[in-house]
Amino acid sequence: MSQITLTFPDGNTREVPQGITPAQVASDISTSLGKKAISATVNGAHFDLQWPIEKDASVAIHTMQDDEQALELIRHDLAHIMARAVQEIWPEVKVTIGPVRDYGWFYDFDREEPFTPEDLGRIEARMKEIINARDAVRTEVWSRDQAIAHYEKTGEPYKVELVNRIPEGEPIRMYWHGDWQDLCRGPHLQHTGQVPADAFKLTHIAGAYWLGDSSRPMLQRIYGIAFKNRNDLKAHLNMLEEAAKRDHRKLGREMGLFHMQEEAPGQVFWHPNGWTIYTTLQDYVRRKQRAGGYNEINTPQVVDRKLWEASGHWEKYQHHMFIVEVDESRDGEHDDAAAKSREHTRINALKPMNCPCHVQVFNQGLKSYRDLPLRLAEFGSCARFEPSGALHGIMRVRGFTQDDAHIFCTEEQIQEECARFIDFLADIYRELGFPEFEIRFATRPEKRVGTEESWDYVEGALENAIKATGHDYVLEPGDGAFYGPKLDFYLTDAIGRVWQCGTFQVDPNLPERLDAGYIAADGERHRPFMLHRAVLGSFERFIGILIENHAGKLPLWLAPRQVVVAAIVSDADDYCREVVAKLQAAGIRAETDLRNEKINYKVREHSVGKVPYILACGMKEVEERTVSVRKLGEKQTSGATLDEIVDRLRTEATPPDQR
RNA sequence: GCCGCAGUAGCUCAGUGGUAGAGCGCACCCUUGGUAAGGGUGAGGUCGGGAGUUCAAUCCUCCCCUGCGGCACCA
Repeated sequence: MSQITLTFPDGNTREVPQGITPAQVASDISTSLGKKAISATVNGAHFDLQWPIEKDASVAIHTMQDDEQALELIRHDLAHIMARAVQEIWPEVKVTIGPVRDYGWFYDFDREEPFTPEDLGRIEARMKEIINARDAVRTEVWSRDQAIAHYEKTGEPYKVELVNRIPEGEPIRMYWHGDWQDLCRGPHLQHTGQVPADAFKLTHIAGAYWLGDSSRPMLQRIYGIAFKNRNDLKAHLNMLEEAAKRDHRKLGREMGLFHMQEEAPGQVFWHPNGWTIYTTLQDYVRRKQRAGGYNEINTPQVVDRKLWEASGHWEKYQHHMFIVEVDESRDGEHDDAAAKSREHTRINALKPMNCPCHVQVFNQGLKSYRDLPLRLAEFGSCARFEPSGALHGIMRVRGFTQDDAHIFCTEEQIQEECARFIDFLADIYRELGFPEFEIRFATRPEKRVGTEESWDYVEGALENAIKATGHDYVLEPGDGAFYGPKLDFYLTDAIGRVWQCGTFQVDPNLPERLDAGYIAADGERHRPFMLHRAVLGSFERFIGILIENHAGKLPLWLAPRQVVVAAIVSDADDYCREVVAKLQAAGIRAETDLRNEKINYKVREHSVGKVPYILACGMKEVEERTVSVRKLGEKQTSGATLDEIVDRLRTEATPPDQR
């Protein structure tokens, strides 16, 4: 047998027989490492201790101290242990796939009966038994025929399909946990007892399509989370609780921001407090857009299908549109439905996007190259018939308003406009409290229109623009629209979640379809490019993100109720009114709380309601003409004179662009 | 849209084959209290909608609507 050379992280090398396993390597280094080893990294790949090493390689042995590998193995082993537990309890269940994901794993099963939450406890208990049995994990590489024959015999049709899908040349690995067997690419731990028995939890059950394909059967997916020890699990469960407290649906109710009801699914009824946030944010964006060279417009919401046919939406997007039929023969009268005649019925659609309407504005009057770039912005109210299962609070809705704009420009202007936009967006994200964002650059897809030269040019322009602004980007090859490449902007919130908000898309297609043109310097009519772009995306969704990002404690300038002036004794009522009048005169959203309640009660209620400042006034304040200031989230109060507090709040309540 | 779960007072939830309860909130009264819930009294519900089974349905069955968790979707 020939020798191979292994190189270790410290630079040492070792000559070993070809086909040696990482387990043997670890034991050769030291008995203790042999015992502690859980897996290895061999030439960059995560390796099972049982797999043979066939050629010269760099090798690092992992122990439970290596979080990344340890967690992957623990979670992956638990996926299999769970599948085994399920099949031991319900032998008729068919197994499919069970990958590691997020903070745990999931495994998809095919079973007639639905799993119930009570079943989860039963499965967990069986899993603990399997862990305590410390069953050895064993692996073999099988031939495709052997594997298929095996799974046909054991009645596992999904596994047969999986085996068939493994590319030629890749090993087909079989794993055993005790007597239970599964197809798996590995790696795994060496026995089930290496998995901590008290640091995992099955969290929920949900439906999931086989292979993610909505035309394939719906399977039952069981999710679990797992960590290295009980404390990490507890910490994660606490974090989930914290995240639940930030839920914008809950805070929206508690803060009196908005409600939704079943007569208008996916649409928001904004209450005074919520609408204050909305308009404050909109005013801010409007100022930014004006400063950024945009012209604000407004276009119709109910538009004849002819325009949607011309734009291509009727063909490609109709299922997502609200269609409105109007019998024009009615002429305002109450007519019998039977009187409706087809020739008098006009079919309209609520606009799902603003772009076709913006082209109509562009098309009015003859445009010169001197007019370009022309930046048309609209707070465009759109309606999309989103699938019922997609709706989620105010984050995913059927009626929403975009901070939309379309830039009409020449091909040569794309790069400059793109760079301008990235700076524009970065500025707004920073001012709104999201300094970190990521750019994803989606390039030409397989199915596309336009010449290769044109794609080359436009993609180059976007790439140069990103570089000019000094940002990094992630390339997403093939993810662009059929008509052009795009940039998507993902911001990171306070608890590390990422949200796609901004977008920038190059579109030569719609101007073509809707026959937009301008007269160039050569006196000829040319086609402009159209750049679709948004910063916030939709106000509804962005406000949802803001609420969750701040856990409801919005910065003062966005807070709907900025100050409550609370009387401690009713003899201070008049003074409280005077304080509120002064604050309001300074442009601050202030109100009194003169109710017959103790100050404790008022402080609690307004704290729960996320009011940024409570100014308490008793007879001491009346006599000294001061206020007692309590800032949200702080136990400590401080005194201030009337002038001081007005000044301080006015400064803090100034929107970031006006400071 | 698909799978599963849920819908009872404004909110959070308990409950029963014989038309319903709690806490908070709300109204009124007492209380004027110094920084996260003072006390009392009271009002408030066709138990999501429709059909069926039954002497009788909020409860059982079916259909629908909406919500929640995922999946799919997000030209």
